[in-house]
Amino acid sequence: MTDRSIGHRDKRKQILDAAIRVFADHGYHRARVGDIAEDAGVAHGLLYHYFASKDDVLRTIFVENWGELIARFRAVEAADEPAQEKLVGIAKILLRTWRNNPALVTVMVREVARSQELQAQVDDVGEAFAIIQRVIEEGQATGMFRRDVDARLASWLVYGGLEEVLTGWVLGQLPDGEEDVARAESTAIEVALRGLAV
Amino acid sequence: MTDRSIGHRDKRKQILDAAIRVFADHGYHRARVGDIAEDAGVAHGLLYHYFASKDDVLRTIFVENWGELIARFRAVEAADEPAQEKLVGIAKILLRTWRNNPALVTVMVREVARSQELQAQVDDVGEAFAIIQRVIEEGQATGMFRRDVDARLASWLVYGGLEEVLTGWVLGQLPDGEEDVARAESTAIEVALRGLAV
Amino acid sequence: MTDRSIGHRDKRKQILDAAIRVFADHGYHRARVGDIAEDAGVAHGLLYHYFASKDDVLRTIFVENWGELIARFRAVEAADEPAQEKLVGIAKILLRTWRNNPALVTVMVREVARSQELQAQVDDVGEAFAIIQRVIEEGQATGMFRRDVDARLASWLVYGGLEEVLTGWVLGQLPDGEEDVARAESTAIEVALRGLAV
Amino acid sequence: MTDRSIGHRDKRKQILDAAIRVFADHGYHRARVGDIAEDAGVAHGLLYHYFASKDDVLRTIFVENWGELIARFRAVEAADEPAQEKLVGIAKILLRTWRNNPALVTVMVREVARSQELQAQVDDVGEAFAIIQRVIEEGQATGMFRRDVDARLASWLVYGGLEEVLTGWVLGQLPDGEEDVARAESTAIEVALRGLAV
DNA sequence: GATGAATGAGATTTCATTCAT
DNA sequence: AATGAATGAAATCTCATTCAT
Repeated sequence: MTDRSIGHRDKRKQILDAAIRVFADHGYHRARVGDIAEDAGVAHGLLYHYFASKDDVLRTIFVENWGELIARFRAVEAADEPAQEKLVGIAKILLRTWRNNPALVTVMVREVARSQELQAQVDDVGEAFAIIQRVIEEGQATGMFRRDVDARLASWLVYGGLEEVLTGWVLGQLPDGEEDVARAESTAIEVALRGLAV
Repeated sequence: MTDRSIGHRDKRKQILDAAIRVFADHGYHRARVGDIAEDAGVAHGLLYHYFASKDDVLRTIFVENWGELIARFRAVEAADEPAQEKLVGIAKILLRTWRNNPALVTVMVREVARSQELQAQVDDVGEAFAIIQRVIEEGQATGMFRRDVDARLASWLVYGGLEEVLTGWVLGQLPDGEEDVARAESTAIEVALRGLAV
Repeated sequence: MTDRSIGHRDKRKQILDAAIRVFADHGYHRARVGDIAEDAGVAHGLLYHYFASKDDVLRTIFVENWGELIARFRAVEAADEPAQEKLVGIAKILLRTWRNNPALVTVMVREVARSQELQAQVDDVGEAFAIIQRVIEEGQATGMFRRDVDARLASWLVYGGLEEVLTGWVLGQLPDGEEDVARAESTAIEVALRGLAV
Repeated sequence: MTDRSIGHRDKRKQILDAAIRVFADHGYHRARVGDIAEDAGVAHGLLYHYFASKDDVLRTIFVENWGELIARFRAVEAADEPAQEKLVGIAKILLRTWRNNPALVTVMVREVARSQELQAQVDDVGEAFAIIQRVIEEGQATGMFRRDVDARLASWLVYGGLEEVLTGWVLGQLPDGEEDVARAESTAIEVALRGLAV
């Protein structure tokens, strides 16, 4: 029984993981349901047992993983730290996810973050920006960040800078060794903080 | 008369412009060749007179417009101005393209940035980053920008911040009125310059 | 029940048989994939489940049936009979195929004989001539056939004469009733044997 | 004026010759009107100035050249010679045309001789067989050929043997050097004559 | 749960033919 | 006569989804 119920989860997880890899490699539209099934080592019909459609697979990837990211963002936001530190924390979360699961980041960055439909469907997308924005506003309120900068816009600038670094790694255009990632992290954080600093 | 003044080459241009509109509206994959032809007011077969495939249309849009962007970047780089001013110039070129041709920016941001193959095919892509990088290095050499920042990485951060603002406009998530764009411009520039400043 | 007894492999066979009929009726190029599917009573997409392309269907028809023909030729060649009898056997196999499956012969004669590529792809084609050639050489060795005739060339003459009779039937230019076929058989054999006889 | 009218003929001839080459290389259906025009060095639109359609080009090739062949067959038939010699003459005409224009023979053999539609359209096709048949009947009447052979069927056998040799040359499967052709000629003739001889 | 044969809407692409110049 | 841009019918092929087993 337990065996069987674990089996369920297993196959579902296998499909999801395979989808992340395949979407990352070929892009959502070029990826075929058959490719995902093959990568997962299951018959393609099984995909429809766990998911309503190919689209639903992407949506699931997004919801399950973005939700986790947001949860960690929220934890940082709620922490009792100065705004600067919070921004550092958020940048670290974003960049380090890459090391854990590059394919996942690729999919999130390439397919989800730029898709109008998905963004419209899921409220969580804007939440990431909202958290960054609130942290910046907090910094402005406590006098650590300049007030003549629109916090909303700044959140997009900051997020964009970080995402582009991820993209550079995704595309293999920026070095992504252990040290490189660490250096990128501190550089990005410093530039951002100084840019916003009073 | 009108027909004659339109001339031959122009059908090609019509198709390309239509493709930009249609790709921007529906996305590359959902856009049908027939939609492009209809929007351009020609038979769909004509598209294959000028282009090898639907994919070739996207590639052409990319190459021709990115080439133009790079040319303008180069002009800024070559100008006799301090590095700071050059960075401002580049940011202005990038952001103002939105008001000039939102559909084009939408396609470039949404479709092209997503396609590894496309980027790999064209050397010009890297050139944009290279120019920004050189400008930053120039600023570091003249003592205007901090030297403890990796110029290559910084170029990605700067470009990413700017592109994300464009993305915000594309997705309708950031206000893009005349004033908003002007404000975004100065905010982005200030944040970037302060971030890099000594 | 009936469905079950038909089984899986049979759809492939149905498609192949339908293709033979449709190719025979309209010719390969005028035949549409949809026609084949309709004749086979399946959706056209299923054709691509079993075959890579329309062309692959023709190739398969060719390979599978030519292979069978060759097998029967080989059996005759291996038999313990005088060369004359073997040549008679081969002629009978070739000509009687018409009554067994006129559509197949039509396709083989009309489409396959026309396609250089197809013939080049399959070694078996040359094998038919090679067998006839060996039988003639055997006859020459045993003194039954004249030796001043090039066996290779003679094999082409013999095969050509027989194929042309088939073509006459295919084109409806030669009578192909039961008796006609029998008469053609003996005439062809006699002419060929006398032509080669010492 | 003469220049111009020669020009007319020239272009028409160029197109026809190009068509023969292209049809021979790729087969009628795979050959594109554009290929013919390119090979002829003219714009493809011009083809429609001289011919009603692609099909008409093939028909013209057939009519103009088959007519010539038939004329020569008739001359041989009308000559004051024994039937044997006439058959020899016909075989020579058929086989030697190859040396003069292999591409033409390829088209005639591959596209025309096996096409029901063309054969139906042009009465001349059957005429070749009819002449051979009459010559054989003549030989039977004069006692040179065996009478227990159906003359009609025999004409197909003879024609088929010769055509297959041509096919062998077309496909590059039989040697077609000067000497080879001469030898093939005598072999074919001998085999055929002996086959029919009393 | 699992499989993969079967479906069929839908999209791209080809290319013979037309026709304004 | 000559050109080649323009047309659009028609055909192949793809692939997400269904469903009997």
